[in-house]
Amino acid sequence: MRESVGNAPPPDTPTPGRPRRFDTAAVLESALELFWKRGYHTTTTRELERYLGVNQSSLYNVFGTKQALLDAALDRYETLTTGALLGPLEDSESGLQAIEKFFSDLAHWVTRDGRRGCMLINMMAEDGTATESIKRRTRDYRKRVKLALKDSLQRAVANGEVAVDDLDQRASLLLGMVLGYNIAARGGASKQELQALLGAVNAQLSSWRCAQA
Amino acid sequence: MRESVGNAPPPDTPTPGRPRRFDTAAVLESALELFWKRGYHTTTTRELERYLGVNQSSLYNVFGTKQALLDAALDRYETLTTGALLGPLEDSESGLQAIEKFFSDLAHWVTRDGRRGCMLINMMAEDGTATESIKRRTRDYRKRVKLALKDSLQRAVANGEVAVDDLDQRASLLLGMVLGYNIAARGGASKQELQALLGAVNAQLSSWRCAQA
DNA sequence: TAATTTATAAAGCATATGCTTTATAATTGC
DNA sequence: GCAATTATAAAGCATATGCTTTATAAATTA
Repeated sequence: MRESVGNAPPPDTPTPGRPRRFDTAAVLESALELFWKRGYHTTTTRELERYLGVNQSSLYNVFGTKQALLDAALDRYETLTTGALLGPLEDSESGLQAIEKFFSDLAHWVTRDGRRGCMLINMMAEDGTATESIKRRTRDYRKRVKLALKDSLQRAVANGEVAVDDLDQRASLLLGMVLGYNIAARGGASKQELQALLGAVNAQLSSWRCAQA
Repeated sequence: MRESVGNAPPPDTPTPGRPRRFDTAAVLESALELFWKRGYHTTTTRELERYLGVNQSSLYNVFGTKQALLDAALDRYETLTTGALLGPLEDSESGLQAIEKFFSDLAHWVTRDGRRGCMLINMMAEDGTATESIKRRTRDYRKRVKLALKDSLQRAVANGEVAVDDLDQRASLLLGMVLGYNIAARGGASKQELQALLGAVNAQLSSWRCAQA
């Protein structure tokens, strides 16, 4: 069942049996939305049924279990976040500017539609009962974000924008701020609070900039 | 009932009726422990019953509801955290040194007994369904931490340890790192990861220090 | 001792949870 | 049209949840 996930448009050779009535990809997108806003444990299968407009049995036929649905949603989330946040940072040619853009993008990403935070970072804190799969994902995510930030700093050095040697420490600082900004947003911090956090990061980045750059 | 919370040792004038068999304060401490480790929603009343060794009905007679028990536990938590973390920071005469100590204390506080994070910061992220009371608490906590950090920086300036003007921004940076460190610990970050975050903060603090100090 | 008051243990209650089953509807190749 | 195959809706299942009730135990004052 799991291998048919994402086959929203029916394949060229029509499959036998009654055709699926819903678009798997669209339903997955809605599930992601719900898990993102409400968290995993607080989202019930009945809620999913209502919000997605798909009967529980169909949902379970296609995705297996609630955990499996979350996993599929997280796969999708990683694609989205790569496209919107991490991809641009990783692919950019610029240094400091790419980091500034990343934090600016992050601010929008994390507060759109009534403040939800980054789903993966939310998962880190949801509770102590995370799956191994979840733990691995979140660990990888922290690692990936830090590396992307460090590489950008490296480029900034190469470009002569900044002149520092302790790149790893500075990347850690930025990673910490990414995590902190997220939990503040998730915790319902006001716009002023969030703006203050963002301002602190930007001031920090500016302070690293060489005078001549 | 609520007003009798915390009256662990029986008062001088013995109350009529069967005496309580458990120490209210000790039980509250255990409840705090459990909520802290496992989060609010994932802790069930049966778990509390087992872990505290107190029957549900007794628990409900003394504390009212699960939410009320959490509230009482959070009151206790605030006392504890004030004593161990915030109090020293707020009461210190020193500047930078107090902040360094605060982060060092925080690292222990947050990782003792198998890594639980700061309970109040955990509450920010538990899920989107926080009570108004919880939201207020967490908002106040962020405010208090930032203010304490800012005041310490102010003292550092007065002491001639650092020479900067944008104190609010630097306090925001440190607050962000407090939040970020916590969620990393809660999310199961390795000792290396946590050490890296802490190292970044300390490097930052050092960089603010005047050469002559 | 009797009457009163409070605490406790165990069972009970209504509802919710993740997941499955049963019956039926819609499509296929023949 | 007919068997085969898959999807769906609704009901069902075992268990868990927060909280309450009932019966009884242990202390008080008189």
